[in-house]
Amino acid sequence: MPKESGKVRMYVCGPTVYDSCHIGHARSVVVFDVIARYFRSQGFEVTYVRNFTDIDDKIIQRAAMLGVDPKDLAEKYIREFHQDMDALKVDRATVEPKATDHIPQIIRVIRLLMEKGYAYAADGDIFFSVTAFSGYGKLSGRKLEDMEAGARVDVDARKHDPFDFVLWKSAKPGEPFWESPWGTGRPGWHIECTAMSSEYLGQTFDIHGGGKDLVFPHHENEIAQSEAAFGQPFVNYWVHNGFVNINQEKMSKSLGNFLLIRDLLKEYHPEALRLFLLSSHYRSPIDFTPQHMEEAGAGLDKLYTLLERTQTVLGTDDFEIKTESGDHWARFCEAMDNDFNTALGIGVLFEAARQINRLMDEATAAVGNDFQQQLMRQLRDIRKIGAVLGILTESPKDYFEGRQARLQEKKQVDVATVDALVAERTEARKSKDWARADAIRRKLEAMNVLLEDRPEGTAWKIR
RNA sequence: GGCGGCAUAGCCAAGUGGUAAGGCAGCGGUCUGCAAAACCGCUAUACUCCGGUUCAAAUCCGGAUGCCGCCUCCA
Repeated sequence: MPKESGKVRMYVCGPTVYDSCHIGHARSVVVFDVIARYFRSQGFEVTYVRNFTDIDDKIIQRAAMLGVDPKDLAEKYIREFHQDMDALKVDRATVEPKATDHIPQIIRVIRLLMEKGYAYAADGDIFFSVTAFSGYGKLSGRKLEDMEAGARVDVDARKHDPFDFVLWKSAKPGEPFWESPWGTGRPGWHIECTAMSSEYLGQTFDIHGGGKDLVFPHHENEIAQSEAAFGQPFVNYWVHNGFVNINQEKMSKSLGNFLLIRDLLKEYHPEALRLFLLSSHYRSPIDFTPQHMEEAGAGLDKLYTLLERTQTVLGTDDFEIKTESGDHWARFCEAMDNDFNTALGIGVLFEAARQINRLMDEATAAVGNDFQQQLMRQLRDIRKIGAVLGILTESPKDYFEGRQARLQEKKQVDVATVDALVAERTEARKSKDWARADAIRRKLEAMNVLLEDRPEGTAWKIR
C-alpha cells in the first residue's frame, strides 16, 4: 500500500452507541488499531479519527424504551466502548468526535449541498439527490437502474429517487433536536462522517475504514455527499474488514448468538482475542469458535513461554538493545506492506520464536557475548512485531499468573491441594521413589494440573 | 432479480505465473528418573470440478458446483 509524504490520515466509522460492543466491533477496532500502529512503526505521523454516532433512530428508540435521555444512553455506551477497548489494549484514536458536537459543521455541509443543487427539501427534511451526482455507485459497483429499490422497505414518496437519502431529519415531538436553517431537527446518518472527516482530516484524505457492511449504502453516500460538496476526491484507499461468524453462523440478534467483548474477556486473555482476530486477513470472514480461541491462546502461551525462557537465559528483561532490527522484522513489514497481511505476519512471528528457541537449545554452558547479542537482536524483532499487533505487552510473570488465576476458577483447581501434592512429590523424588512421584503426577493430571520439573524446582500449570 | 466474495492437509490459515508459510492436532526422535517445555523429522504426487491460455497455473481466462455476504439498521 503506497504512502504519502510522512503522514497518514485515516477515518474509521465507529459505533452507534446504543448497545454494548460485540466481537464484530472488536475486529474492526483491532484491525484498524494494528494498521495505525504499523504506520507509526514505519515512522508515519498518523492522524486517526474514529467517530461515535451518538444521535440516531436506534438511540432514540432504545432510550424511549428504557425511559432515559438519549444523551445519557449514548454517553453510557461511549464509556463502555472505552472500557472494552482499553481492556483489549486498543490505542485511543487521535480524535474521537461525536456527531452531536459537530452540528454546525454538519449544517454547513448540508447548506453547501443545497446551494450546489445536490440536495432538496421536502417538508422539514433535506434529501441528497443521488441522480445529481454522476459517480453514484462507483465504490460498490452498483448502478442505480440495476438495484431493486424498495424490495424490502417501502420507499418514501417524497424522494425524487428511491436511493436518495436523508441529510437532515425534522424533529418529531419528544425527540432531541437542534436548530437549523430548515427548522429544528437532527442530522441523518451519513452526513456526520463527511462533516467530521473534513473537519479533522481535510476534504481529501488517505484511508477510510469500516466494516464490510458499510460499503453500501453508507460509504457510497459519504463519497457522493463529500465529493458533491467539496468538488474533490474523498479518499484514496478504502479498507473494509470482514465479519465475524459464530460457529459458522452469521452473528445476529435474531439468532441470539452475538458475543459481547466484556463477556469474552472474562474467559479469554485480551491478547488471545487479538491474536485470533488477526489470524486471518482483515477482509476474510473469520469464524469464532471456542476451539479457535483455545488455539489462539495456545499460541500466545507459546510466545510467552519463549519470553520467560529468554528472560531466564539473559538474566534480565531490561536490556538496552544496540543492534539493528533483524530479518524477522523485515519480513513482518513485508507482510504488512502487502495489504496488512497480519496472518502472514503472525507466521513470521512464530518462525522467529522457533529460531530463538533453537538458538537457546544449541547454546552450551559457555554463553558468550555474541550469543547474547544475537539473542537480543532477535528478541527485539519479536517485541517490535508484538508491539504492532498489540500483544506480548505483559511480563511473562504477570501473564502466567493471570492465566493461572483465570483457569483456577474455570477448572476448579485448589491451589493448596496442588501445592501439598507437589511438595509430597518433591519429597518422593528426593528419595528416588519414582513410583510414588509418578502416581502423584497422574493424580494431578486428572485434576487438570501439569507439572514441569525445572532446574530450580517444580512448576505447575493448569491445562 | 441485481452486485460482490470465498472454495488450499484432520482443523485454522498464508500464497496474486515457476512447483505448496505458519499455527493447532497427530506420529517418530533428541532431551528427561518419568514427564513438561523446546528443538529435529514426518504428515497436500487431484490446491472444489471441467475446459482454455502458457515452456510453466492453487495463482490468469471461460464454464460448472457449493457456501457466504450486500442490496434494510448493522463492525
